[in-house]
Amino acid sequence: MDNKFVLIDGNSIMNRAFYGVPDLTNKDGLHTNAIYGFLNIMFKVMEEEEPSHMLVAFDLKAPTFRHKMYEEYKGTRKPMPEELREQVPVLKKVLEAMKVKIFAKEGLEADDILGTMARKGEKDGYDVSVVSGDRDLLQLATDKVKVRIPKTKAGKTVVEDYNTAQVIEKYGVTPIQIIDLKGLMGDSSDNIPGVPGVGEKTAVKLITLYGTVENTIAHADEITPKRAREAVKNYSESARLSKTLATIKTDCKLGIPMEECLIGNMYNEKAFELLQSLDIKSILNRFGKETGGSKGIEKYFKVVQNQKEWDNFIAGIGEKDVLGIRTVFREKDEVTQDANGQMTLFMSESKGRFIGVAVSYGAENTCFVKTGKDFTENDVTGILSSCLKDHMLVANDLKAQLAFYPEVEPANCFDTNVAAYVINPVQKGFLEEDIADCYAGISMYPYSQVFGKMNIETAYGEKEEELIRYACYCAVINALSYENLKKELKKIKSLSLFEQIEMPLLFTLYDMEKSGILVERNALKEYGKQLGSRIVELEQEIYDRAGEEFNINSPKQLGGILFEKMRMPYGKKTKTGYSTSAEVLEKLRFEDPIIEMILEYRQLTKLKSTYADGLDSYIEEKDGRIHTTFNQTITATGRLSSTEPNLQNIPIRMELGRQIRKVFVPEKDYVFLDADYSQIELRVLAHMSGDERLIEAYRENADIHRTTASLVFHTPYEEVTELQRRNAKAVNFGIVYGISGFGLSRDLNISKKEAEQYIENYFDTYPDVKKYMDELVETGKKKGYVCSLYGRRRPIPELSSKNFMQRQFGERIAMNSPIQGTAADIIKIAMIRVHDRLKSGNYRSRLILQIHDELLVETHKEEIQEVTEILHEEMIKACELAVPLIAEVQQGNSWFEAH
DNA sequence: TCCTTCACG
DNA sequence: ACGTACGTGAAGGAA
Repeated sequence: MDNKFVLIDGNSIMNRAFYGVPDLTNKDGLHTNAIYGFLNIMFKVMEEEEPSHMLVAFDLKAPTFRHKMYEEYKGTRKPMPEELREQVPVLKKVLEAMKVKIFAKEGLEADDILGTMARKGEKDGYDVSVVSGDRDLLQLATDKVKVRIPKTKAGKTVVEDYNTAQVIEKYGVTPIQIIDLKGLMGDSSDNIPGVPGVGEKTAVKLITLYGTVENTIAHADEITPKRAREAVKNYSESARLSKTLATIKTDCKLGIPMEECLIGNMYNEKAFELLQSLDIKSILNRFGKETGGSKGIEKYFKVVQNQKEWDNFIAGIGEKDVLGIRTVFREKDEVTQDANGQMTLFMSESKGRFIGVAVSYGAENTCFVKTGKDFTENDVTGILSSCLKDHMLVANDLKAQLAFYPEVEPANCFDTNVAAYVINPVQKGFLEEDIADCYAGISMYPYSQVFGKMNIETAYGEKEEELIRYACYCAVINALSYENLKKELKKIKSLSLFEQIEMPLLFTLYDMEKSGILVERNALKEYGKQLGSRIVELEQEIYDRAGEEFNINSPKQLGGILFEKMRMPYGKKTKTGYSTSAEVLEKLRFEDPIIEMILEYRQLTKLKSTYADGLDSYIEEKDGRIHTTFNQTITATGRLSSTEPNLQNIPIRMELGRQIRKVFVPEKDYVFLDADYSQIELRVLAHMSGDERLIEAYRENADIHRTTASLVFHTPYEEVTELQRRNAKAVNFGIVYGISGFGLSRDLNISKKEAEQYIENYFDTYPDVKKYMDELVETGKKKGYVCSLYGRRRPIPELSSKNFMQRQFGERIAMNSPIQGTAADIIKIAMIRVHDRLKSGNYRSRLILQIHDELLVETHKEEIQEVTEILHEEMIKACELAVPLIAEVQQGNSWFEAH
């Protein structure tokens, strides 16, 4: 590629980086996350494009980063956050040092610079790439000009590329017509008025029909429907003006010869020093120099295979050092066949699964301890145990490795996976390779890049050396990130949440997973068989009714049958076709008996595939039990999640589904005790908002939905009807979710107006709840995050989005997260205490499941009384709120009976 | 791999 | 004018 020109929208990419990268600072307290994120994106693009020329455009004054909507809302000018502002000149300096051309000019927007240079480059025969987070730039796309929009998807950066074809595919109009589109529909974030009453749908239709704004106006008389016709006629001037406003200039006089954009020697001394002062080590690695944490560390990795080598290795450990580790073990129990054809299983937790462990106490002191005939698994884990008294064990996803280190306890270990999650629960993935850059200042290749989808065992077999190197990197990263993570936890006041709740919980969860839950396999099989035979019957009836055989599970085929062949009125459409969701089908109930059959078919196939067959495949041969995995670092709010299988969504609402709970049973001589919190989230709301009326209602142990109904509908408590109570219940739920009139109206099947009236009444009734919600949104906007009672943070970048919908989403999150998060904190505390009391009291009973507000304990018959007491007490005393916490304990010989 | 649907709190 | 309740995971089909 000789002539490749990359143009970067400096402000936009920096803004994106600022909100996408966790807070970083150098040792002088200067924030560096936007710089770091910008450079990462720039390098990524450079690697992909290998450009010969590059230019970064900035807005010159840029006092705001398009917080225009926000300004209107606040009625004031909101400057860009100081943490971001201070990074702009620094980034410019860095780019200058790297000899990257940067350009800004009084009176010009970055857009116009990019537009002009893109056209110039194109004319001069370059392949041009324009990198921006702003979709306005899409109008520049041609076959030669590619617009690249980096998106943060689940914590990783993905770049969407647009040439002419991709724009047409996504927006239905050519890139040039994007301007016409905006002329009609406007753009609130850029203060472009457009034509009132014309939204995206209408605009696309009109532009597809007439090509341009001008031609649309010329043919205004032909436009249908009438509403749109009148709008275009009345606002034709606004449309013309809006088009002008939306047009990016491509003919500015900039006086930049292409030679000035040539990429020079980026990796020079000056840039190196500058970056060093910013403490961005992983970027420094690109300079190919020793920086204490660069590629050079590989030469320190060694393999240790006997006691003497280990003694040598560990001799240099300092008093304050921590021990970063990464255990390598086989994922699954291995089944082998001996000479007689007898199948044997490696039964235990650990025996036979352990391969080795990488250990590090600093980049220069890292080894892989390998088991062999001179060094057994017990030897290896023994040497680590002996270090535990003096040194913290730092691992990533310790729960998965805990089986090998029985002497580890919350006080002498640190999980970097959990720590990084507590710091920013919105990100996805906290493995060593995900936190290496941010917290250890090291770059490493992700597992998938070296081993693809290989499992550990295959990787060890086929690429032993690479796997050992990978493990060593992980160990180093764990060792090095410990201080940084801890510092950050302290800084954001989440250290006690981490130390007092999350770390101890890890051990509780480990034991719960290890216990598992017993399943009556035969009963499950029988349940599946019965579903199966009914499904076959239904299938036939549906085919008969439809007049042909088709795949009922395919929404596409089903939609074809119902809405085309059978001509039923379709309600909603999805992106890909007709919606066939239960919600839509419900409304068609009376159109044809086939609907009823399909709904039943759906229900049964779901039960059979996900639950009957699905669960069966997770029953372990060795104990007849299912061992789920509780994920501690998945949800944005602090809740747990359960996978492989998910035991937190076992059916209960429908009777047929509920039956499946009969197959979950306690073992012989045990019963189930199941305890659940009563309305924990509403109680948390009462406490956090401090609303007197709500608190009073709970203190009096009133029926809260009835109370709400009475107040909202101005009806005496005793006279509240069933319907009123039901509606009030929906409002109560809605409040917790961050209410919207539309959502409530849909849930209750009432008009939006009525729903809004309910909400207004609710807030009149509980004024402090309203105040609390407003405060949450406000502090969320100001700080960029909200917190639970125990200091669990949730960043909400959506709150500063210029997209209205996104921002509203952010507001709902701001209202919901502290409540859901606090409830999660509370039950986690209860779990730890219940678990610890059962363990220290040497009970045979054990905690086995958590379902958000419910705990299930497999309880020995002789311990029922005591365990009931423990469960109840620890749950209601887990947290002292302004209102009582209530938990109900039930007993049964299956999960069906106990809940 | 993404989307739709549906199970739970 | 827009398209919305909050938080998850699994299965099956479409691409």
